[in-house]
Amino acid sequence: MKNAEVAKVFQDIADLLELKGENPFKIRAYQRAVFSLEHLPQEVEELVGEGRLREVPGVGEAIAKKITELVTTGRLKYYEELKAEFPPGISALLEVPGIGPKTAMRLGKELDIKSLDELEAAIAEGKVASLPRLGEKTAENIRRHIQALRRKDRRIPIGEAMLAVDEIMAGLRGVPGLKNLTPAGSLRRFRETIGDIDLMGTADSAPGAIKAFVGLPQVREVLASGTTKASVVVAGGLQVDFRIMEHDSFGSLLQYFTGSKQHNINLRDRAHRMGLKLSEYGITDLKTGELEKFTTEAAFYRRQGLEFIPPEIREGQQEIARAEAGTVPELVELADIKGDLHVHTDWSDGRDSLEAMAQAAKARGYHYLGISDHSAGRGIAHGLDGERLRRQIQSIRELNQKIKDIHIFCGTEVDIRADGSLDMPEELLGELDFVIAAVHSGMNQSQARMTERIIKAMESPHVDILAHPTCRLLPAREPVAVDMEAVFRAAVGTGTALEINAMPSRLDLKDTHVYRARELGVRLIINTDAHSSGHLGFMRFGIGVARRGWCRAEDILNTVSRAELAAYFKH
DNA sequence: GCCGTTTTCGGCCCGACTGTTTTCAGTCG
Repeated sequence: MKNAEVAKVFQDIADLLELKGENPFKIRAYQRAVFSLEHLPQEVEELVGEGRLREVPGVGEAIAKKITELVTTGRLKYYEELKAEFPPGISALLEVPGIGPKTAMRLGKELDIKSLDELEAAIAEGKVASLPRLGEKTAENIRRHIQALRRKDRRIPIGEAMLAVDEIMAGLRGVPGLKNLTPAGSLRRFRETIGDIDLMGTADSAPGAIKAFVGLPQVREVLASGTTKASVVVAGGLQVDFRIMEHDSFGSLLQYFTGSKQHNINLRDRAHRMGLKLSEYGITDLKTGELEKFTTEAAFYRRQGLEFIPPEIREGQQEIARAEAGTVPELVELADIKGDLHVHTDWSDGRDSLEAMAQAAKARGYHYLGISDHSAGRGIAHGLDGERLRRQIQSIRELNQKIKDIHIFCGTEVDIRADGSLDMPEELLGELDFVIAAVHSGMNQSQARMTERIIKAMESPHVDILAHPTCRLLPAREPVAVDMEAVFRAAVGTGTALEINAMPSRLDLKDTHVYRARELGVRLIINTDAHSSGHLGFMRFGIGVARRGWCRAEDILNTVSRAELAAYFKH
């Protein structure tokens, strides 16, 4: 049973306990366990087998027993019995923003509502508005949220969110007295998808800044607007929360709204034991009641005896313990990257010429660039056969003579066929500086076949890099079925570098894979898969993924010098 | 239900906004 399936069951239990009006701390205990399961860098089945469940944070005696029962028998008696207590479908109501456990239970009990369709009908008949303590406005809000829920997925890829936030920030640039405008939340932590955008700032006059924000031309609907914060929906249905504070509290404000929720809970719990209370306003001494303010996050952490913790690893795992010990790793940065090794040109399906790509890479300060156009099997991408590839190699040699301060490596992105063989003859592969292998077809194979196929390709002496290992596309295509643990172990054996594909619609490997691969000693490389010179800028998304996987510069292959890279390709 | 620099029992993060109230419950992040 997969971690995600196990997590889903315990999330359901937490929801049902909430509907039941159980002790909120018990509910939180289940939610903590769900969070841990979702972020486990290993299969929960393995932990059960090794009897190591109790090492997982938030898993104690009772939950460990339930996980074991679920994983070994495929069922959980406690869960079945709990479900039987409620009308079916009622937990679906909790998905609607604005409906919490209390409201959901009342809708179920008093109006016999079991689905979103029934709820919509009840609103239309005026039944919801007539319930005590609800009313017209509440009913209308619920109706709107149901419609929004139907319209689109709740989360959007980080690439899109980044564009939207850039636009909004540009619109607020002229507001007088507004400073420190920064996106926080999951965007700042570089999660691969974003639910809503959190924007922070400080201002001489908070109400003035709020007024400017809700008046932006992008704003389609104002959900809430108070004296220090506002929530709006912009074009595309994306929700943006805006929070303003006085200048001298920016450190605590940014820290609080960057999250994650679990990181903040852990941090506040720890502070509480030190006799301190944390909030977006600063740190209050519980004895004296005195509030201390912080203009920077670093100072805010320092006051608690902690090293600065980069946003990307604030996920409630080991980061606070590491900050306490002063051993937070120095994470890889964009400036560490010396080149991009997965790049297409107009020789195959890219938009720009060889020289244009080389110039763009040089302008980014790269020391080297790897050209990797498709192999002939990618007919649709105008892949290169032997003759055209040899001509391209010649062109790259000539370009290297001409262009200064950057070196171009000749490579290819060769297809891995369904049987694991490569779509290019051995001797041709041998003429190249490096070889990237990738799956582009036959993606519905069984996990066993796909795993065997990929590992066979990695075992080829010519293959240096495995590109986008799971082939997923955000938000459309699910990853292929493949045993990643086996791929990681094979990669360590063959010395193949696994790609962190930085294209926002891929981000493949993803953060949790990167975390595990790094632990096992896999060599990783961040590439953009650029199909035009502008795409080279996707590198920052790949850096985000690598940082979320706790990677330092030395874990990433394309931070090394040109000479070291050439040596790596030869070995 | 979990967990330990106050603890094996008794705590468990903190504040803002809305709607329907008339002092607050519910929800959200």
